[in-house]
Amino acid sequence: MSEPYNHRAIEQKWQNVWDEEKAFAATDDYSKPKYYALVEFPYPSGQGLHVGHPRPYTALDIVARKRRMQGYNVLYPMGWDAFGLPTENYAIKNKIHPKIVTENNVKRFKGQLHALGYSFDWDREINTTDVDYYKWTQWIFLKLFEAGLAYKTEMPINWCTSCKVGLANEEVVNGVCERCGAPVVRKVKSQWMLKITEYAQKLLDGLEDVDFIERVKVSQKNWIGKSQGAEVDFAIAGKEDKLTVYTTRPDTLFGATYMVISPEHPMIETYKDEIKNLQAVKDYQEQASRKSDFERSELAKEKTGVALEGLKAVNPVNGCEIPIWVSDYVLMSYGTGAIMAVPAHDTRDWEFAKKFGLPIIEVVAGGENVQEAAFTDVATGRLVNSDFLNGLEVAEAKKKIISFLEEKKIGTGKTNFKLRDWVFSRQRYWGEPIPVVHCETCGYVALPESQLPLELPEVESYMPTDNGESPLAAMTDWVNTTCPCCGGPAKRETDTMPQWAGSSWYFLRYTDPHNTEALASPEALKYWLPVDWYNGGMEHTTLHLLYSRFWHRFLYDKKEVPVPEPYQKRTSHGMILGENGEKMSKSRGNVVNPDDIVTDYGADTLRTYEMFIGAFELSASWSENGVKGCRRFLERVWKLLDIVTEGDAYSSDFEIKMHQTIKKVSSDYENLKYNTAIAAMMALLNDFVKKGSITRGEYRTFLILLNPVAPHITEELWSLCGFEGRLYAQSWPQYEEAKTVEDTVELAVQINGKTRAVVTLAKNVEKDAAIAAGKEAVKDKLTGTIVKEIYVPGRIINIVMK
RNA sequence: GCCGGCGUGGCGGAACUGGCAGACGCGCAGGACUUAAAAUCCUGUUGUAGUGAUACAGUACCGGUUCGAUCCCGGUCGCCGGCACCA
Repeated sequence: MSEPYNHRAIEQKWQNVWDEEKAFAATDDYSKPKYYALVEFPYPSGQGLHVGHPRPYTALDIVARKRRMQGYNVLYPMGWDAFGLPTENYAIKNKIHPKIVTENNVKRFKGQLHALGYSFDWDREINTTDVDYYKWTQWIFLKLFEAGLAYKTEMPINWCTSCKVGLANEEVVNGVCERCGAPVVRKVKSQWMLKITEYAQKLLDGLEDVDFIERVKVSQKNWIGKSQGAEVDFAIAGKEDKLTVYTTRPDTLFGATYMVISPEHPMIETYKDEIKNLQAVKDYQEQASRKSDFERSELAKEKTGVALEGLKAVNPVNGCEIPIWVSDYVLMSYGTGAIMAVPAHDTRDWEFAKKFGLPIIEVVAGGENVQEAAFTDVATGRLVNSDFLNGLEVAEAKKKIISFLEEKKIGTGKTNFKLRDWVFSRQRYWGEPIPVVHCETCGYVALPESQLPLELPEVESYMPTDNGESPLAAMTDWVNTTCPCCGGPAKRETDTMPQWAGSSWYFLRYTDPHNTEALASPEALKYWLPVDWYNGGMEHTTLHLLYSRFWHRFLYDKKEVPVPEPYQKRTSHGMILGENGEKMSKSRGNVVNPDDIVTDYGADTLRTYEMFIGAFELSASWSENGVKGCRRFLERVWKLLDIVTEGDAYSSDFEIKMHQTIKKVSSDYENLKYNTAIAAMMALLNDFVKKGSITRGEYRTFLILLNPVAPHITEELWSLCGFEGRLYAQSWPQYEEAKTVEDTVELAVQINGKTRAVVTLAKNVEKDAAIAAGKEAVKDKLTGTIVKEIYVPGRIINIVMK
C-alpha cells in the first residue's frame, strides 16, 4: 500500500522544485513557436486573494501548461495593478504610506498565488507603481500629448459638499457621499482628456479581425455606438441664431413638435435676458446639478422639465414655431446637447409630451392611436403627415430628407458615436504624475523625455486639498518649476493618472520587463505580440479592454508596436457566488477564503474544483461539498498507484477509451470546457477502478492529461511511479482519430420521433441494412402505414407511420 | 428604460451541427467493512403507474416550424449582470 495523499508536503515540495528549475520561464529563443497567455493582473487589495481570482488564473494555467508540453515557448506572466483608490484611502485612514500598503498587499497576494502552483514566469513580474514601470506610462502619455490626443477641458466631477473632495462614481451612493453621507453635487473642474473618440472607427473596425467571444464584441460595438443620422438646424424665432440637433431619424422631422435642451446648454446663458422665467430655469439647472450622472439616468421615473418662456424654435421643414424645453434627460455629452422631440414615436418624448400637454403628431403609419401610446416600431413603414415625404418608406424618406436639408443648407448627414472622450485626470495622490507643466507664456508644455520618470514625490498628507486639488498641489517646492520651453517659471500638473493608465499597456512590458531604453525592445514585441489568449472579467469589457486597445492602436500608428490589435482572442469567466447564490461579501457573511481551502484540501483540489464548478463563462455558486467531491477524485487518482501493472502500451479493452479521452480532454481545454474535461477523466478513472488494474502506459497518459489541472499530485505520482524526468516537461499525448471510434454503433430506433428500441450495428452499416435491422427491432409496434424512413448514420433510425 | 446573459432532477451541471434528455459530481437511500462512528467500497436515484418488461409525462410558460426541438422562430414570465435616459 502506498502512503496516504499528503497534499501539504507534496505541494510545497514541487513548488520548490519548479522554482529552482525555473520550470516555467519564457525563453528569449525567438526561433521557437511562441504562445502568449494572459490573465488580467489583479489589484492587490487589502483583503487578499478572493476565490474568484483562481478561476481565470487556473483556466489559462491549464492552457499554458498544455502549450509548453506541445513544444511552445510560453509566456504566462503576472503582475500588480497597484495604483488606486482603496490603497490610498487605507493609507489616509491608517497613516501608512501607500507604497508600504502596496508592498504588504503584493507580498500577501504573491504568496497566495504561489501556493496555488501557477506556472507564472515570476522573473517577469511587474508593478504599475514601480518608477521603472510608470516611466513608460508617462512616456506613452507624452506621445499622446504630442499627437494632440490629450487636451484640457472643463468637466463636472462629483463633489462632496462636506469632505470637500472629488469622489469617484463608486463613492457616491444615492446622491450622497459614501463616507460622510453629505450631499454630492457636480462641480466643474478643468480635466485632462484623451481623444479616444478619434479612434472610434478604428476600434470598431479592429473588432473584425480578432477572435473575441461574441458578447464582448457586441458590448464594445454598443459602447462605441456608431449611428447614421443628420444634424439639423432649427432657427430661433426672431433671431439670427440657430439650435442644432443631432437625430438618427431626420425622416420624422415633420413630427417634431417641441425641442429639449440639456440644463447645461450654453444658449440659456446667451439668452438669459430674454427668458421670461429665468428664475425657474435657474432653479431647474440647480436641481439637475445636484444629481449624479447615475441618478440622472435612473429611470422609469417621472420626467421633469421647464419651458424656456420667451423663446421659440422654428421647425425648418414646415415653418411651425415650437416650444423649447429644458430637461435633464437630455445630456450635454452626447450629440449637440439638444434634441428635436418626436413624441409620437419615442417613448421618452411621448411621456414628456403627455406630462406637459405638448402636441403629438403621427408621421410613420402603422401603429395604434399615437395619442394613447408611442408607436416606436418604426424601423420600416410609410410616412404620413409629412408633406413631400408622404407615402415613402422610412429608408427612402431618410435619404430624401437628408438631401433636402443639405440642398437648403439647414442640415447635413452625419455619423455619430456614443463613445465619449476619456477623462484622464484624478485629484488624487496614488497615481502616476502627469508629466506636464503649465507656463504663463507657453501654456501646457510636456516634459522632455529626458526628464522622465517624473517621480511621485513624498507628501505629508494624502488627503486631497479642500478646494478639490490633488494633495500634490500643497507641495509648492515640487509644483514650482521652470518651463522646459522658455525657461521661465512654471507650475507642474498636480493631478495624477487614473488606474486605467498602467493597465492599458502592461502586456507590452511583460515581453521585455527590464528594458531601460524602451517600453520593450522591438524584437521582443515582434516575437510575442499579439497576446494569443487574454481572459478577463466582463466588467472590464468596455473600459479597460477598450482603453488598452486604444493605446495599442495609437502606438501602432506611431510605429512603436508591430501589430494593430493587442489581443488575438478574448474570453471571459463567470463570477463565483457564495453558497447561497449571492455575491460574496463580508456583509452577507458568505465569503470563502482560498487560504483555508488550500490548507485543508490542497491547491490541486481548489484548482480542480474551480474548473469543475460549472460552465466557465457562467457564474456559479460555491459548494463545500463540491470541493470535497474533487478532493475524493484526487484521492482515487492517488490510489490508482496501487493497481498499476507492467506494460507501456494501452490494454486492448482500454485502447479506444484512452484515445477518446485524450481527444476529449485536449479539445475541452481549448474551448473553455474544463468541467467536461474533468468529468471525462473521472469517468475514465471509474472504469480503471472497476477493472481493478491500469497499465503503466495508461497511467502515464492519465497523469499527463490531468497535470495542467492538478500539477502537484500528478508530478508526485509521476515520480513515485518511476517515470523518467519531470512531468511538466513531457510531450502532450497524441491520439489517433481511427482509434477513437468503436467498431459498432448504437442506433436509437424511433417511431414518429419517439425512441422505441436501440440496435447495435457495425459502424459502417449500409442504410438499407440499418433500416431493416431497426424495423426488425420494433416490428411489434409497426402497426400502421409507413410514410417515411429516416436514417442518420451513427445516430438514429426514425420510422414515420400513419 | 436600454443592452447582454441565463432558466434542464433534491442541488451544481452535461447533451457534437436539430437526432437515445439528465454524462460527471454533490446529496440522499440501501448494503459491505467496523464493537460503533468516520473514512472507504458496492448498488440505486427525473416524476407518475406497474412485481416486471414497459407505458405516459417531462428541459420556466404559451404557440409555431420539423419525421424529430433543451437547441431554430414568435410571444409571455422570472432571475442575474452592465449602463452613459444616447435622441
